[in-house]
Amino acid sequence: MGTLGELERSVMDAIWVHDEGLSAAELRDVLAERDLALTTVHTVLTRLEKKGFVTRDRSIRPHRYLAVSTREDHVAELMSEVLSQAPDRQAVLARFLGTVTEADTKTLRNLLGRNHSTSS
Amino acid sequence: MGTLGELERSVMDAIWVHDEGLSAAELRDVLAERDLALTTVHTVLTRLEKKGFVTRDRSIRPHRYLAVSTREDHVAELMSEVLSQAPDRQAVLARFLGTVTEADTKTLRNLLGRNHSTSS
DNA sequence: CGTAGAATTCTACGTGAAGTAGAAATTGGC
DNA sequence: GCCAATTTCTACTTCACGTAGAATTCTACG
Repeated sequence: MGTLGELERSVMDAIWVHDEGLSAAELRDVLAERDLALTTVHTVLTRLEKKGFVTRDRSIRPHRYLAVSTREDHVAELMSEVLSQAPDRQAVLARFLGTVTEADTKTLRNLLGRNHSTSS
Repeated sequence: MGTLGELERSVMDAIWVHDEGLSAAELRDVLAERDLALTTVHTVLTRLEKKGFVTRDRSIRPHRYLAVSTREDHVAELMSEVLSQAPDRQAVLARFLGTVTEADTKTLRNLLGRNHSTSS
């Protein structure tokens, strides 16, 4: 479903670091290296909106574009999706821990240590 | 880099459950629902080989195609790749644990509990 | 109000990946 | 050497995405 192209990802990255949201023109400036036409930015934003990655505030004139979810939530969701691609989740998780850094396992240990209850 | 299309994924799934490897013709039979031409299967296999997902044994006549890595390794690697897409890994891992099942967290706790040492 | 300039939407083209497969070439056993 | 099986080459189609011009819609200002 929600797969991002190269430019789309760049745009999302820019939006993700600007919690207040930005206009298409501001986006174009942030992505100045690409030297994009403003309409190009608009097209990409429209597609990202359709894909559910951004919303726009249409009440103000230069529409402001905002991320629907944080990058962290997005990436975490992607990880879950990927995990579900294999039937043997345990095996995948074992391999996953093997590919990850020490810092990551430490983080996980901390997070897992601190809550044994069923959330939500 | 290594992205798979719908048919490509189906082929990989078939190959992954047949550790001994299979021939193009066998693949076509396994994917009978799709009613593919044999050449189509060949094309896909060639592309998967180029992408590094399968190897073929060219020493025997109907070449046999084998997965380069297990599905679990593949998926685990994908998860790591995805995780790296966000700068704040800790935040992602926290969210990730939130989206995952109880069984998964239990699995992780087990895996993490049993080895605190730095593995190669 | 009418209108110019800004902003948004519409339409479209180029490219590359992936699904699909026929035609051509190769190969191995008889 | 020849034929049938197998593999490789080539190609068409579709679709997503990058890209952007043209057309339309706003809105502030005179």
